[in-house]
Amino acid sequence: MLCAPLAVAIGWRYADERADQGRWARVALSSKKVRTIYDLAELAGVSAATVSRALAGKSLVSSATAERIQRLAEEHGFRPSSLARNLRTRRKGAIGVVIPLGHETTQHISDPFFMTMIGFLADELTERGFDLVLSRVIPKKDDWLEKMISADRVDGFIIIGQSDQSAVLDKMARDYLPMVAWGAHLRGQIHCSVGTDNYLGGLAATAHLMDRGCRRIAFFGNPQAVEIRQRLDGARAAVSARRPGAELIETPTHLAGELTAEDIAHFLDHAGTPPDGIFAASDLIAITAMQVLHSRGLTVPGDVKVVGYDDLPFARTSVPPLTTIRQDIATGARQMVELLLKRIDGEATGSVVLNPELVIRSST
Amino acid sequence: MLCAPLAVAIGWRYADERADQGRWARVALSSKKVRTIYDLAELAGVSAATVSRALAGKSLVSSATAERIQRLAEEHGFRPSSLARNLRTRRKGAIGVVIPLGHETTQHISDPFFMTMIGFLADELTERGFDLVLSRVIPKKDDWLEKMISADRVDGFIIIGQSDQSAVLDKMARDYLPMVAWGAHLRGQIHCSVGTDNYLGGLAATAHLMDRGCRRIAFFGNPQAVEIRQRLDGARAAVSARRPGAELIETPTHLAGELTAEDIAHFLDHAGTPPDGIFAASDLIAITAMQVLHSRGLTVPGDVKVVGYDDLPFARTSVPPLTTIRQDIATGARQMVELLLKRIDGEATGSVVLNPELVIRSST
DNA sequence: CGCCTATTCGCAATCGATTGCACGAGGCGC
DNA sequence: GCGCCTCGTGCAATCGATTGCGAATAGGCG
Repeated sequence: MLCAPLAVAIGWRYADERADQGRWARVALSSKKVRTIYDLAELAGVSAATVSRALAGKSLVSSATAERIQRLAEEHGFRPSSLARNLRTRRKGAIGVVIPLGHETTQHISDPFFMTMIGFLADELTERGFDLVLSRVIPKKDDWLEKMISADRVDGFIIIGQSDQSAVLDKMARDYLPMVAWGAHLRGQIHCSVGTDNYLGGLAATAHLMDRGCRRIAFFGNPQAVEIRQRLDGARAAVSARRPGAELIETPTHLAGELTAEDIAHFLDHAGTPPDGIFAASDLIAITAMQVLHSRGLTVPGDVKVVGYDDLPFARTSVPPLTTIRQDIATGARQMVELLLKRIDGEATGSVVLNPELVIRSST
Repeated sequence: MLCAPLAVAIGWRYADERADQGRWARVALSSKKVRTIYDLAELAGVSAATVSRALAGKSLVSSATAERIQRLAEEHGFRPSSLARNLRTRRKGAIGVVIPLGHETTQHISDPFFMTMIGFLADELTERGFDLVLSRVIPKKDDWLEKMISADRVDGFIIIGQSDQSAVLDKMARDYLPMVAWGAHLRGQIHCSVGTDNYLGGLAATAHLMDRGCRRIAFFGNPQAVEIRQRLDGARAAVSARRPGAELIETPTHLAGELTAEDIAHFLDHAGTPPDGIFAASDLIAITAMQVLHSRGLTVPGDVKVVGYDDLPFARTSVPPLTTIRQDIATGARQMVELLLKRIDGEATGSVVLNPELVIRSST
């Protein structure tokens, strides 16, 4: 009973269950673990409010005490609890990154594109003090986004790969601002997107093949995804506009799904005259196609020229090195983060369309 | 002035800034947005404490009121703030997943293994109510783990790929329990790891090549990483024990780094008699090797037989389909999460070593 | 030397949920 | 019919940081 008021004199935080530690706390104060701004305030001989302001770099505290407090915090390895801060400020300090992360069932699993993108996003977000909370989604029902938003655990969302979910995004974007998606830009879309111009990319790839003398050009990719569709459109435009004599062979849609080696082999074996040029909608498909061509005794670029899409790291090291359309993923990631932060602050931003770039290597 | 006491009678939460809304609050109560358990408590005519208990499924509330409250919460789409809960319970509700996520500079970028693993981890963690907070790390200095731990933003860590950081892990594991790493198990290690038996895997792969008649077996991989080293040890054991006549050709270490197509080509061109069997330390290396072999006019499995490691999805669809050592990533992910949860609860667990499995396809 | 205006700092409320403790109301036996 | 024991609820403190507002101290000026 004697301890309590004594403890209170030292600091009210010892008034309850720690009352019996009051004396000890006083003696061994400097060696006690600094867990809260109150502990640090006691050490510095100021109030918790001052510590909070000093650590937040507010101008209301004199620079002298601010520095002293910051040095103390540094010494004791103290970092204010982000939980408490977030509770008070009503922010989460985290961004949700949503990816159609499948396993066996989908193609994406083996697509290194996502990994690359995530790497850059992690950098950008960490640098700005946000955590990257990753979610995988199998968009079976249309309410996945709604649920994630209402869970309210992050300050905003970055969606990688809209594929066929553009409508869902649009619906939510109507009254949920902090959301940016990677991928195609569609006329009239409401949500904010960042991506390269797939039409231009398709155009450039196909035009390049024709410049190399190709006349029968096959397109490998599943145009059900918007991005791929736009690349196909670009390819069509290139063929019909630039070289009236050339021809574009599109994959039968029933084969356009996963596009495994077997699919490609089947397509080649039943396509009649083989194509002399292949425009693959991704580097992965291009590599697979080259393997199949090899196994059919066709040489690249001798018999068939191949162009990929994405310019992932392994495109440079394949045999032969792959000509491809480069998407600047680093820039894309930075753009997305910047736009998202603006939107978190309530600013309604437009979308960004980046220019793709043709990278010529030995496969064409 | 008249409103205030009235509001208080309705609920103390209107006593301050919302005092002027008191009357409205009373009338339009049911249409007001339910943001907190206090709001819901008001609706249900009980106290916030009861709401909290009901939503947490505690047995202290009668099942009747519990049900009623849960139904109300459902109707209004109310979910208690995880921030406030975590602050109070001193938990974070999130697990940090750490990956050596490089971009251009490292090989890992293009390794789909990580993506697969993350997919499964995301599932397991989400199912158990944890967020997956992803961090990439370039282990230049040895304090990366220490910093992440002291940041104290997650309940525990899953480290994917110890590579050469085993010592760092061990150091921290001494007084930080909630941490599980994927990868090799070393004798005497302190930290908890989950992984397949790389020695057995190397043994099986090499034995299989010898069963297929190979005599000159090349090992492709960088043994500086512990896992790879163990696979190499297994390969050595297989060669010396089973077929005294066989021979193991190890890559010169100066070539063992990135192992790009060029490296492999250079190796093959300067190795004198070419090998008749290749054991690649990853599927990615195996695929690259097969491409190089093709370009050298060597057939698989005719001239050279190739075994990979991991059994990633694309191993099945390569040309030819790749014989490989399967690591059950799904099981590994589940094991890691389960062990981690135990460790979060303070239980010191042992490590887990899973058995690899030889998957025979057409490349051998 | 006294008064006035800036600065600096502390008090206390607040964010939203959890939980030990105490209180009140039925159910039971005797 | 009375006392005791459960069971169900409510009160209020608490997690740790932020911030409006008021107090105190400092310095500037006449």
